[in-house]
Amino acid sequence: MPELPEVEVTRRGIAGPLRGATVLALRMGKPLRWPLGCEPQALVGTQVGDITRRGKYLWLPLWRPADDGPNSEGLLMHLGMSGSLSLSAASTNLNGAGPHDHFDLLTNHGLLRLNDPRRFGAVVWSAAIDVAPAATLLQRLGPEPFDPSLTPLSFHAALQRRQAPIKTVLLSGEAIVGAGNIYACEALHQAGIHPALRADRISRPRAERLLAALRQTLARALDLGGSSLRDFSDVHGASGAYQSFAAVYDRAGQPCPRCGAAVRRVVQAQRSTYFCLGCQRR
DNA sequence: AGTTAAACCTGGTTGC
DNA sequence: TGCAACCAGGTTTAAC
Repeated sequence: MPELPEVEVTRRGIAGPLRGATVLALRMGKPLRWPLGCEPQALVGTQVGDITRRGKYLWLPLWRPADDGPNSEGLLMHLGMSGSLSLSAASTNLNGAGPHDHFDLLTNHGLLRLNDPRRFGAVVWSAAIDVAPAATLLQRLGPEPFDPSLTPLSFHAALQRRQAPIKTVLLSGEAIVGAGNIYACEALHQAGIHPALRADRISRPRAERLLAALRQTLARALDLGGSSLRDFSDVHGASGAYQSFAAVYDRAGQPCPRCGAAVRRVVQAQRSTYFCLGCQRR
């Protein structure tokens, strides 16, 4: 469900309220993608630090009162395809969990709850962010879209290393993280690039145009609070608004807002790709 | 080595 | 109306 903008919207919603909160209890529901990796009870009494994001992962540091090192243990979280986090006023117990609430973190600042019908999401304990299992998962990620060290030159160089279709390469997160199926389609449309074009056949100027389109698309989605196609909502239950601005995503058969041609749907690497033949060139 | 399928799940929508 | 088939915002793992 969530791509980078939705995850960042989520992070911004919980980071402030949970900073400095003390963990009072944990509850796990049905199994998620991986086991938690520790005894839930062992985290009671820890204190939540600054929640950060890397790609579509969230890192929730948990400090122990006696521990004042530069690094702490914590929970690496992923919302998968259908996950969302909500934060509600602190209750005294963990009652009221629904059938798809699979992780509850009760703190003295509120209850953080992961609802994830499909359970592709994950909550994994790690002794630190730079050791396994957190580091193992994070190390595969490409550069952050808004990292200044990601330049048109380095982006183009990364694309040159791949001969798969550009849409597939964007989803792989190797050249840049954060764009999922919606924003990859939208950015390619904005950049005027055909999704089936081999990544290594993209010229320098077009790579630069694509990087700019990705950044614009992601930034705009962030401003609008993300996309709410079916069930995404921020931590307060509010929906994002981006989806109503999508030019091609989920709009098969409808006219392209730029040229009027009918938007097409094809399948690439088992995922739907939406694009406009009129304005996206090979 | 690099690209593509299979797998993990549930639920909503579409079509016969 | 009932039921099967297909679709969905992701990414690891296994297989060509």
